[in-house]
Amino acid sequence: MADIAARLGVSKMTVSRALNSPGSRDRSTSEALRQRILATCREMGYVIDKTARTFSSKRSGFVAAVIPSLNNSNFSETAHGLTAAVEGAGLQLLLGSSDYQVETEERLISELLARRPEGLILTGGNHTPQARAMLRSSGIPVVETWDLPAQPIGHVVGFSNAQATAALVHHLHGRGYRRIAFIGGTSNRDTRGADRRQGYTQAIAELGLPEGRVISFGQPPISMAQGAQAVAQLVAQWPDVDAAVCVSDLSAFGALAECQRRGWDVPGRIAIAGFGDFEVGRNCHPRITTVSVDSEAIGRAAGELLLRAIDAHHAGTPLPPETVMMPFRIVARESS
Amino acid sequence: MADIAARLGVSKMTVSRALNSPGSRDRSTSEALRQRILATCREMGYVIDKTARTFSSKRSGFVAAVIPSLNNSNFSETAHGLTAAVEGAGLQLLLGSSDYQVETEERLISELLARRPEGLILTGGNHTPQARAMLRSSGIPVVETWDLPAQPIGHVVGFSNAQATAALVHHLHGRGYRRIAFIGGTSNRDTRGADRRQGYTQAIAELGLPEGRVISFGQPPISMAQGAQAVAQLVAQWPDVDAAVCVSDLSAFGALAECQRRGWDVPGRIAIAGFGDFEVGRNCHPRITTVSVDSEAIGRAAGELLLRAIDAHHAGTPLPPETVMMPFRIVARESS
DNA sequence: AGCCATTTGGTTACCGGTAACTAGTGCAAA
DNA sequence: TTTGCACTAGTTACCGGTAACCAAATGGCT
Repeated sequence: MADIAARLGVSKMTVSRALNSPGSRDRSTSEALRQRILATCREMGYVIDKTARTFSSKRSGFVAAVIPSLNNSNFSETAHGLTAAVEGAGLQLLLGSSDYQVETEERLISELLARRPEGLILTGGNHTPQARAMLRSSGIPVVETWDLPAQPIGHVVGFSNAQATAALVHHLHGRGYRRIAFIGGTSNRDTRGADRRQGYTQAIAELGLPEGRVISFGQPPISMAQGAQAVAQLVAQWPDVDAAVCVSDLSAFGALAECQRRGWDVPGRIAIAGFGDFEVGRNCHPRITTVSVDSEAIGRAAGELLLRAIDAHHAGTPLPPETVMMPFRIVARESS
Repeated sequence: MADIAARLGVSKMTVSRALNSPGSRDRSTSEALRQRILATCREMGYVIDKTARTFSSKRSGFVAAVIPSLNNSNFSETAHGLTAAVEGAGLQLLLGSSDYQVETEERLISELLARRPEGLILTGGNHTPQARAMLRSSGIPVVETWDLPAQPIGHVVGFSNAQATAALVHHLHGRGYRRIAFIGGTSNRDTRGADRRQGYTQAIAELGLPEGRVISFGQPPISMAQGAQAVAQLVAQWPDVDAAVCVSDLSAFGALAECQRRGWDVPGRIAIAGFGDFEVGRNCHPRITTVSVDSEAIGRAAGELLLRAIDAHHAGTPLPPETVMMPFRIVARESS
């Protein structure tokens, strides 16, 4: 920058102003000079060093996000929505994936905080005490997504996974299914999956249907292949089962394909439902009944809320914690 | 950091040394003092400011990567492999997605370079001249992946999409299929998709099979739904078609589901093959014949190559451009 | 004890920008 | 003519670390 300034016989400060206008709180240079400066920058191949800017201005231009997995269309769509929301404000998204493990999340949060992001987006409400402590002491705005945490850290953009699954079970009941099972993973590592199982259990109890029909198979998040294997367990334990609610569309699709391999009619022999409205469930045959959530909208809403919180934070008037409820809807399709 | 130093009655420099060892080029402090310093940091909730470290040490601790889409398991697996490879060296992955557009990629590259990454990973060999210029003048090591660019910028970790698709066509020919069509997108926006089409065309010509059977439908990358719609066009134009090679497993799966909806036997009425070995193709019924590439291994290999290049770069002995060929293999399954 | 090598901790300057303040200039109103 | 305001550009200090150099202490050896 000093080179550019010297070349034009102006000060570094003037170049800095030209590069930052419009949009800086400081004044700008005259338009004519600004154009000359920009031209010289292009000519000399100069790209501003955001590290130095961050360092000096105390604003990193970063927003950090932690999602459980990159390779999951729900979360990658959320990341996409987040990117769209924050890039309008000139912020960049720094993304990390936790592999569904709170310990990995903690490590990730600590690394992300070292970059001094202006705000942080998390998935779910399950975090280590140490992670909570770091977030608190960092003082930056936090948004939790995809869930309604019992003890939110700050803001929330989500919905109740339990409620949504319960609604799905009620829907199946309305369609006449009575011996409804649940297929999910073996542990509570995926807390949203655990919430869904709990929503299932509760709905079954409310409806007075036969209880205990829960297949736990594989480390969450369970894959298509695990959904397929779970079918074998399911019919071995409860041969009279007439519907299976799966923890996600992926496992639901695996289960569906396994039924087809066995020559069973879906939904004739058994109905199948999933969660998340993945592309595969919309396009397979038969199409899968599911709970639809607008993943990208969650990202956009979380991004917009975070931007407001960051603005308020910088203005010295912290935004009181907000909870944005995202709608979900039961999408009845051919598999049930 | 000054606070920590003052609290213990030592200098900032000593704290800096304690935090950086082991692994810094500078010496460390005595182990006892180091433990006291680390304890005090934890106690006071201090997290080092990597921005300042970057600024001072001229090493950002970042590696940047541009992938076409987050929501594609091939690329997200590559990103996962990349993360695994670079985090061992204490580097963080800064990820951007270009939505399959070179203009977006150019913008992204410029933003990423402003963070002064130590190296950069790109997908494919198709970039704007301006992007190439920025990369050249940045001077950092670059690795292109998922392709064998005609004019590589630096290092390459990839394979020939054309060759792989040609091999798939030969495989189908060997299985007795003779009227083989190709289903892909309408433009060359997805250059790997275009290469695959070209590989198909070439193989068809080599084998003396009926030419011109190419369905172009939808903006690349084409989805499951577009693969399904393409089937209608396909049979309308060439009712005698006996096999369809699709640009990816996603469109192949869409096509498969559409055939099932029409009550056609796959592969009896028509065989279907895809590309990429996606989870859906491994688990649907019938399973889809495809070209398998180890996406995560591409990421790991690219990450490791980049690390070597970065080391060499810092040592002042730039690594001569390397090309790592990744293997692909034809996976014959039930759909053909 | 005296010497040197080695280890340990401190000092100073600086990385590349920007905030905050200062200074000069031109023009309109008094 | 003078005053005052609006605008533009410059000056200085500093953000939070680390590199490079320096000084003191330690300890093993003759």
